[in-house]
Amino acid sequence: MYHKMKGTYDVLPDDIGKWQKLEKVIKNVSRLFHYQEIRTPILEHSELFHRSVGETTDIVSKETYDFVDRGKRANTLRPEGTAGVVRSYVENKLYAQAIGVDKYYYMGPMFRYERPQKGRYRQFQQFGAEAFGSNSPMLDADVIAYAVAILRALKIKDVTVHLNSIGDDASKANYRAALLDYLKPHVGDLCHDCQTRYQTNPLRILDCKIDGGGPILSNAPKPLDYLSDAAKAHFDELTGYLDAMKIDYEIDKNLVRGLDYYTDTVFEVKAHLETLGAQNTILGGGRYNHLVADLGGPDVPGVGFAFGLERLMFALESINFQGDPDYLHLYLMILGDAQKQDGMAMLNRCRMGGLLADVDFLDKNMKGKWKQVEAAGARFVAIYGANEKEAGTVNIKDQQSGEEKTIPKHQLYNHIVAELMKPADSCDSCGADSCEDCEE
RNA sequence: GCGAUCGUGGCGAAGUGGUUAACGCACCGGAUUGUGGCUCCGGCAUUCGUGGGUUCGAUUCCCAUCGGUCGCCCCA
Repeated sequence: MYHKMKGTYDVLPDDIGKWQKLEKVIKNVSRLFHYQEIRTPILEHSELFHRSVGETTDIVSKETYDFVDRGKRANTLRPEGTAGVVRSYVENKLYAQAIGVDKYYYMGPMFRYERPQKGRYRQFQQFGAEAFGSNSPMLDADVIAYAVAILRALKIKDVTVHLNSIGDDASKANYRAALLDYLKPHVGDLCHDCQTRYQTNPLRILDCKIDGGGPILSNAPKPLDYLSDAAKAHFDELTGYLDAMKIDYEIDKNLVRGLDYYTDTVFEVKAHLETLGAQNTILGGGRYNHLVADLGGPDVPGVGFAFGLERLMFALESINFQGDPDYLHLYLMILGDAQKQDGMAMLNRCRMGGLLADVDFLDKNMKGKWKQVEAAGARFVAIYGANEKEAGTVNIKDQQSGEEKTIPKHQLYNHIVAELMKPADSCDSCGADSCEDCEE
């Protein structure tokens, strides 16, 4: 027996409806915000992630799926989406035809070699958006509003936007110097990881879970206090837009992000839901004004965010998110071998006309056949046996009303379409006469 | 990379160092061979993740291994 690889999972038919619905909602909101889908390869040269995400980040230093191919090239299964999108943007010179801002979204599998736990897998689905071509805080606000709109469309209500700015180049340099200066006498008191971070990535010491609440960090200088005039103006303008759009946010002076490419705005959205457990950050993002240039493109600024769909799905579970139900318009019950050819012909005609239809393939007894009908969840059952063939008719049973009638065989399709078109006091979503679950 | 915990049929779940491994759901057959959903009867694990050890005897004890789950780190 073969088993799925650690940290991977199968989406089975029982669950696929939820995934399809989730993807549909996300795509619909994306259209509202005028972001267009872009699909880039799952495989990229390893070098791309080292350059963009950062050599010293955990993602690149110990979590990538790397392999050498038959041509001796070093390849990596993408651990995140931004790098590939920026690579594509640069490689295809999309900036050259840009008249306004270019806004893209992507959705697909990402890979990180980690120990799986709640809401975290080795192969996971990520959705993300990237907007290129403007340093205006309006665009930061657009991206944040977009992220929040998706959550709202999914009816996830209890969320908080955490917001911070780590500043532009000048601010970052000033701040880094101030932070190093401040921490210098305290390095020995920091946790093991932070002592390493002091050398490699001092900003990340700010959101250390061990030292985070301690006195050393509470008194440490904060990026927000070292912003240049330009960076400060950028941040203030952004919060002004968020206020105007009535998007709730909280300024979190210790918020920094794990990827190296961010500049200025950084943000995360946290959900307060039991089901998420320790994984309560559902999305994160920020501005990256030098990434395009770093990857060989022109000096074009960008801003974006991403979220993991599995984690989002966990959040949705607690609010009873449902996919569109699976159903059939017609289930054809054929009785007797001699009727099978006619039956297949009828079935095909109904399908070509647009009906969702299926047939009984198993030669079971009547009990077994009706069990299949039940399992298929069809609105109408058409019974076609020797008696019907003789008379040129077919028996139609409406599973909703229990009504059964005999109609000429050739009217099967028209009859069902006519019945389906009849207005009914029923729930659009699930077909029931009255349905509290589906009411908005 | 580290820690905790679990692993019995399609699913849920009891159980014990001793020889038929409860029960529920689902499924299959029959009562009821052209109308199901109820009821009744019957069936459904040569076997307790895998490998090894202790023992007269292991699903039960020990070791290893693989896998699941949750947490740390990090992240989505």
